[in-house]
Amino acid sequence: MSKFRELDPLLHSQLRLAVMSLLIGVDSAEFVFIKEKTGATAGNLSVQLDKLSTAGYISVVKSFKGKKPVTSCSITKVGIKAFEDYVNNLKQYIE
Amino acid sequence: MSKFRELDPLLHSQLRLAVMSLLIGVDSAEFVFIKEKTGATAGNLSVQLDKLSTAGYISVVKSFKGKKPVTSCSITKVGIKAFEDYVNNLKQYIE
DNA sequence: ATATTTGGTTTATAATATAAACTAATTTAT
DNA sequence: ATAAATTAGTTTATATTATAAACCAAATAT
Repeated sequence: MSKFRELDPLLHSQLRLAVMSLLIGVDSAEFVFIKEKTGATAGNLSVQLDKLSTAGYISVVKSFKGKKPVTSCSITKVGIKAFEDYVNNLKQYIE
Repeated sequence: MSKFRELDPLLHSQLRLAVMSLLIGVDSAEFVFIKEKTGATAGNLSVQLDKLSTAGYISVVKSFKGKKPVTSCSITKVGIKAFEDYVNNLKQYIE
């Protein structure tokens, strides 16, 4: 077994990984949906979405559904690449 | 996709995961070997080995090879189980 | 004899994760 | 109509974690 490859620290976090895992399977997902699926608190999720967004791994769009604000998230090309790389690197550790 | 399973925080750490990954494939490994394979600093490795040891995931035995001190580490049954559970849970995120 | 290397441990600091506290708007109840 | 509660989040303070720098003791090299 060769040297261990780096695991992108942005993805090597349970919550952020769960978010990316959710987003990679869908077109987009709303804040509330992600919150329920991951079991995260709103505050924590807000912070982690910001980090993913700042890194360019996801895009976050705020709009309204009727009168209610909705935050929609979707994974970007960069995010997909990062996720795939992370998974590949991770496999070195678990196979 | 159902609710995300917990990832054992003790294993969800790049360095500790690398250590466990190394140890699961061998009978035992020495501190210096692990240090080289993982690229960790001695201090960091020492701390992380302690944590794994305290959790009962590995056993650490200090002895001498000639006049030089040697720290030998091996994975325990509990450690193997924890590693396998971790990998299983992780797969939910990356497949 | 003293300087350096080896094999670590301890401790201080930097980074990270997380929840609590807060905001702003909306809906519901009185 | 107005107060109370809910919704949809953000900001900030704190707890936890990771990491490296500083340290120590013994052995080896100069």
